[in-house]
Amino acid sequence: MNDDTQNEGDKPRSATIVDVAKRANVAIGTVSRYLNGFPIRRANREQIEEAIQALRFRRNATAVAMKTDVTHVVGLLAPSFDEFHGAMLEHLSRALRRDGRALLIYCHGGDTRLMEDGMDYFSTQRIDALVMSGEDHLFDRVDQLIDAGVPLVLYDNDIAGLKADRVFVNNREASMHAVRHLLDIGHRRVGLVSGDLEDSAAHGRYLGYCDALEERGIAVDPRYVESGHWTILGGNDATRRLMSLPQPPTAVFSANYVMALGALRCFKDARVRMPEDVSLISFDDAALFGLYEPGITVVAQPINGVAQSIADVLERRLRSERSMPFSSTNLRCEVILRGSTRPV
Amino acid sequence: MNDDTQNEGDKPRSATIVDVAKRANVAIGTVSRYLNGFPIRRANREQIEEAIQALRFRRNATAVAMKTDVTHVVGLLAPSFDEFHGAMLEHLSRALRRDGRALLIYCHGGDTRLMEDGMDYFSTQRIDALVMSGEDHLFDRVDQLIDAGVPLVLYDNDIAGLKADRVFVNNREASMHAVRHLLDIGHRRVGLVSGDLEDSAAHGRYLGYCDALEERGIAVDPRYVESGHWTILGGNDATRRLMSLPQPPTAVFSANYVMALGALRCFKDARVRMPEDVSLISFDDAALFGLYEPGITVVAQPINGVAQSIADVLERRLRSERSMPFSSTNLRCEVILRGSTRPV
DNA sequence: TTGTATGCGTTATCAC
DNA sequence: GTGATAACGCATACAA
Repeated sequence: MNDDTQNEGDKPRSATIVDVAKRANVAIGTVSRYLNGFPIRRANREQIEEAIQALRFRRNATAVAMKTDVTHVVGLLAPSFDEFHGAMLEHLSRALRRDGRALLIYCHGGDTRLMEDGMDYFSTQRIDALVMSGEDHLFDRVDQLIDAGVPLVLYDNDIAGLKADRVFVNNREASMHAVRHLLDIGHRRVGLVSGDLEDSAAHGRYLGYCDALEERGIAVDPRYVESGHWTILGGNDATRRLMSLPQPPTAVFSANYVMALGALRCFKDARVRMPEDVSLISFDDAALFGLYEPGITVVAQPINGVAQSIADVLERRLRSERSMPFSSTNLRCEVILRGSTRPV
Repeated sequence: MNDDTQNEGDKPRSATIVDVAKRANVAIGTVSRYLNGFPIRRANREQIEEAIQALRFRRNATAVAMKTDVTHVVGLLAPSFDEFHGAMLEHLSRALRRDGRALLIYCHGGDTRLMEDGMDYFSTQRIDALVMSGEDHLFDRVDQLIDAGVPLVLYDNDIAGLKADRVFVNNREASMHAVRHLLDIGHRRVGLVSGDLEDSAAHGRYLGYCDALEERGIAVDPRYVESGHWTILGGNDATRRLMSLPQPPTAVFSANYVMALGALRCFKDARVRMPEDVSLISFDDAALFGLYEPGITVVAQPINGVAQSIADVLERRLRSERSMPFSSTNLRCEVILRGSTRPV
C-alpha cells in the first residue's frame, strides 16, 4: 500500500481531505469541520492534526471557491504600475491580505482593447470584487459585472452612475489650495497641465484651479489650460505650448506627477530656470521630488489611506450585507511646500 | 418557468453550461466541446452561440481549474512595488497576459513573517507557477512548493540549489563596467553602497566592483564598502559613513536606485556637491534620474527583457514538458552616462 | 459527432 | 459531534 512514489517529473497529486480522513480514521465531513473551526472531539482533532502534518495536506482553495462561490481574490484593474499606482498596489495588497484576500492584477496601459479584455478576464475569473481606477467607456462592461454580483470599488477616477463604492481624494479642494498658494506668492499667470478633462480626477483638479483663480477675481483663460493626457510626453508638450505663449505663465500646476516629469524635461530643454523663471507645483509626491534641486512642491495624496479605505469598505461589503448602501469616501490631500515655488 | 427574477441584492446565480445546453437543446458535453474549440455541427453551434449570448454565459474559471488542475494564474512574490518592481510587474503582467495568464500578487515588504505567510498562501491557492525575487531563508518553503509541483522562476535575486528557472541580469559584469568607468575618469577611491551581501544580486555587484578595482591594481579596501541594506535610509547611512572616512571616496557606486536616493539625500544634507565633490553612479534607472540636475549615471536593467524572458520560460515549461531542463537566462545591462560622474 | 455518466476537492445537509 | 452523501460547474472517457 505504499503510495509515496510520485510520478517523477510530473505533477504529483497532493493530499486531499479524503486522504486525511482515511488516515485519521474519521469521516471526511469531520475533517472539513475541523478545517473550518467547528468543534471537534479532542481525540479526533489530534488524529486529524497528525494526518495533516504527515500528509502535508493543504486545503485546495480552488475547490473551496467552487463550493462556496468565494475566492478571496480581488481583481485590480489599473492603467500602469508607475510610482503612484505601484505604491497604491503595495498598500492595498497589504491591507487586503490582513482580511485574507489577495489581488489579481490586470494592467491595461491605457489601451482600450486591453481594458475590455481585462474586464472579460475578470468576469470569467470569479473574483470576489473589483477595484479599479475608472475608465468612462468601460461603463457597460463594468455595469454587467456588477449585475453579475461582483462588488466594485472605484478609486482615483470615477465612472458616474455606477452602483459602486467610491474612495477618492479631494481633488478640487486640494487643487484649489495648490493654486491659491501660487496666487498667494504673487503669481497671476498660472498654467495648468491637465489630465484628460473627461476623467473626473482631471475635471476636479481643473475645477479647483478655476476656484482659486476666480476667488481672486482672475478670469480663467483657456489658453493657460493644456491637456497633457496624463503622460510624460503629453505633459512635456503641454508645458511647451504653455511656455511659448506670448505671455507665458510664471507658474505651472501639473495635475499629476507623470506630467510634471514632462514639464521638468521641458524646463530643462528650454533652459527655463526653476524657480527663478517659473514655479512648479505637482499633484502626487514622488520619491525624488524631495531630493530634486530645488525640491518640488506637491499635493501629496494619502495613498495608504486610500488603500486602507478600499480594504475597509470591501471588508464590510463582503463580510456583511452585500446590499448595504454604497459609500463614498473622500480623503484629504496635503500640500507640501518645497523649493520649486517662489514669489515672482 | 420564468426564472429570470434574481434575488434582489444578493449574488445572482449566473448561467452554467447546463443552462446553455438546455436552452440550445444539446447535451452539456456538446457545449463543453464547443467552448474548447472542438468541431461541432453547424446547427448546434448556432444554437449554442445564441444561448450563450442570451444567457450571458461566462465559463466559470474556478470549475475549470478544479477539473483541469490549471488555473492560468501565476503567483508573484515581491518585496515591494517601488519603481523597479512596479515596472517589472507591469511588463510581466502584460507579457503573461498574452499567454492567457494573470498575476496574483503578494507583497512582503522585506518582512520575514509576511514572506512565509505569502508562501503559505500560494501553496493553498493552487497557482500554475511562482515568480519571485529570491529570499534565502525561504529555501525550505519554496522547495516544498516545487515538490508540490509548482514551477518556480527566480528573478532579481537567486536562491542557490533550487530546481528552478532563472532570469537574471549580468550583475557582475555590469558593475565592473560601471566602476571601470569611474576609474577611467581618474577616480581612485570608489565607495560601494552595497545591498545585503548574502543576496546574490548584492554579491554579484560587489564582485564586479572588486573586479574593476583589481583590474587596475587597486586593492579592495573594506572600509569603502558599506551595506545600505537596499533601503533609502540604509543607503543614506552607508553613504554618510563613507563620506566621513578620513579619506572619503571621490566616487560612489550604489547597488540599487533606492539606496542612491539615500545617497543623494546625504550629499544634499552634507552640502557635498555632485559631481564637483563626488561622482555617483547607480544601479537601476529611475524616471527622474535623467531629469535630475546633473543627470545621474546609471546601470540600466533591461526590465522589459527580464519580464519577457520570464513569460517565455514559463510558457515553455507550462505548455510543454514540465520536466524540461532548468534554464538560466542572463540579460545584459546598459551603462547610461549622464552628468553625475566626472573626472576628478 | 453527440449524449451520458463520472469525478475533481470541498462544503453542507441530513439523519444518527 | 459524527458519518454518509449530494451538490458546485465543468471536462472527459465511453458508449451510442
